[in-house]
Amino acid sequence: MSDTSNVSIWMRPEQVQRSGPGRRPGYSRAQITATAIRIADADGLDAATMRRIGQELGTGAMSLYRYVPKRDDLIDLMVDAVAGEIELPDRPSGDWRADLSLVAHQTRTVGLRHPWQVTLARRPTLGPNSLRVYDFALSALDGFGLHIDAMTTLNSMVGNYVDSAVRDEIGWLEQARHTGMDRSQWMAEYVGPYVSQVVASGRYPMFTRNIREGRLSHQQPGERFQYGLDHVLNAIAAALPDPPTPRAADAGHPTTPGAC
Amino acid sequence: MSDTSNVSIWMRPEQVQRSGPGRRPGYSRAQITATAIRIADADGLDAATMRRIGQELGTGAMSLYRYVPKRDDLIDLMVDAVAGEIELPDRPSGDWRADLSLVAHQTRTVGLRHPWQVTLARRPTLGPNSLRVYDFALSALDGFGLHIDAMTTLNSMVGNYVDSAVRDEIGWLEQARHTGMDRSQWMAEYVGPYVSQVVASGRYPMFTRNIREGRLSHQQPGERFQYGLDHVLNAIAAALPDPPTPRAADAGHPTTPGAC
DNA sequence: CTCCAATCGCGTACGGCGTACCCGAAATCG
DNA sequence: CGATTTCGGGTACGCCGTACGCGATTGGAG
Repeated sequence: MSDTSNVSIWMRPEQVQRSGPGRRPGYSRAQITATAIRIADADGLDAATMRRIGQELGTGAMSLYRYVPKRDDLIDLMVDAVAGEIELPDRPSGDWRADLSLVAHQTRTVGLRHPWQVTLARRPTLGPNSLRVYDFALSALDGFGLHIDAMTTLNSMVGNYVDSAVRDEIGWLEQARHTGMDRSQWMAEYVGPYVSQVVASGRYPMFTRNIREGRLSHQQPGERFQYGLDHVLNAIAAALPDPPTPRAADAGHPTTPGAC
Repeated sequence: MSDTSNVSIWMRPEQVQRSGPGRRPGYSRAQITATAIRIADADGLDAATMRRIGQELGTGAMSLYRYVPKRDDLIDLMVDAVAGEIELPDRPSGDWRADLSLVAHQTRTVGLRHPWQVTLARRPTLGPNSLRVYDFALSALDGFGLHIDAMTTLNSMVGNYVDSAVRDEIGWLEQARHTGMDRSQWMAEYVGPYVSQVVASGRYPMFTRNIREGRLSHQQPGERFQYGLDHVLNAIAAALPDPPTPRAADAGHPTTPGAC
């Protein structure tokens, strides 16, 4: 009866190792999750319907509900499974900049491998893999005497940047897959006339400068990502107290960063 | 024939002021958009179905398709309409910190008024209202001699923060509406047992510190927002050259962002 | 071995969605 | 007054998530 409660999937672990009467389960959460991820990678999250997942497993849609309460819960499982692909050492190296950079690049790599992931309006995932990544990143900022709240805030700046950058990058990739245009083609042919009109209106001078002078959009995705990441890491550097800088992060001098 | 093309809604403006034969339109994009927003505010974006919107307008679902090509396009219109509620002066004041802070707080206010908005995996909106906000924010960072790419990057740090913070805040509000628990209750009763288990496992020391020592989650939402915003603005301050130089020719774009 | 109770596999069915198609109604112009 | 163009919207199709319930399978108790 408490079976239909609105409790997070992490509080209802799969009961493996049953004993007692009853037929043995023929599938598993891990198997279902993996199949769903494979489908979503290939054809998008919307294609990973219960019917389709069941079909690829050689069963029906409803069988899956023996393992997963709702489709949304399955998606939570998918997100955490993907977080499990992020490869990190057991503990941070001591070089916070290298460590956060590693997390950022790993997250980007994995994100690009599973494009559906960024389409989610995600509640914070409390699954084991997500927690591992979170803990690694936060540990990298430990030892500077910052309050835990400040560390969390700084760390989330990196996370927000990566999310946003990867979402952007995937947007272009999907645009390209749909229309066969790459970024510059798209700019020129697809929104080109509209953008020209906006520029010509003279009402949006900064937008116009971005179109005319911006070089960022003409660079390779990897360079673009690195450019923004450097800004964020520099910003964090400015907020850290000077003393135990493990590495010469080129310095803007900290003006009034949190003394928090 | 080009009517079914995959062109952005902004390139297919409503043809108001028709002349010639044929029945006169009985509705308008603005009317449909406003109705959809009202429904989404009250019952969530999923409730704003074509049938429901039609119903509230006293018509059928299919009539809407005379005004809007697809539901997704309608959502684009909704997003830009909401951006129109952001109240800004015509031009920045000259105090970049105050200006960006204003944009951030306005965006938060409007975001909280339309909670469905943050659930969107949004492609950049090119509608007139969104462009206006974008231009205002970017203008606030003008005049420091920064390259437009650097200004864009810094500005998006604020945008990313606001998005993330508002999404978080709304997450809690909806949780509260669904379960009747506020944030601390939810922590205690809903995920409490699970969190305790995670903490007790000893595998996630930073997560544990956050639970034990973190004060941020016990503060009011407004203070929490301000705390994070201050960090972001401090970070930007660190990236700006010290004296606000008057609007002058750009010295060109340094490759090392920290030197900006 | 027999039988019972628990568990799994999954077919059927329901209500809801976006929207393609199509035709009657209305409005203007020659 | 037709002819022509546009709007209104009913009907229908193919999807979706998932509630329900029943037969098949299984381990343990007698």
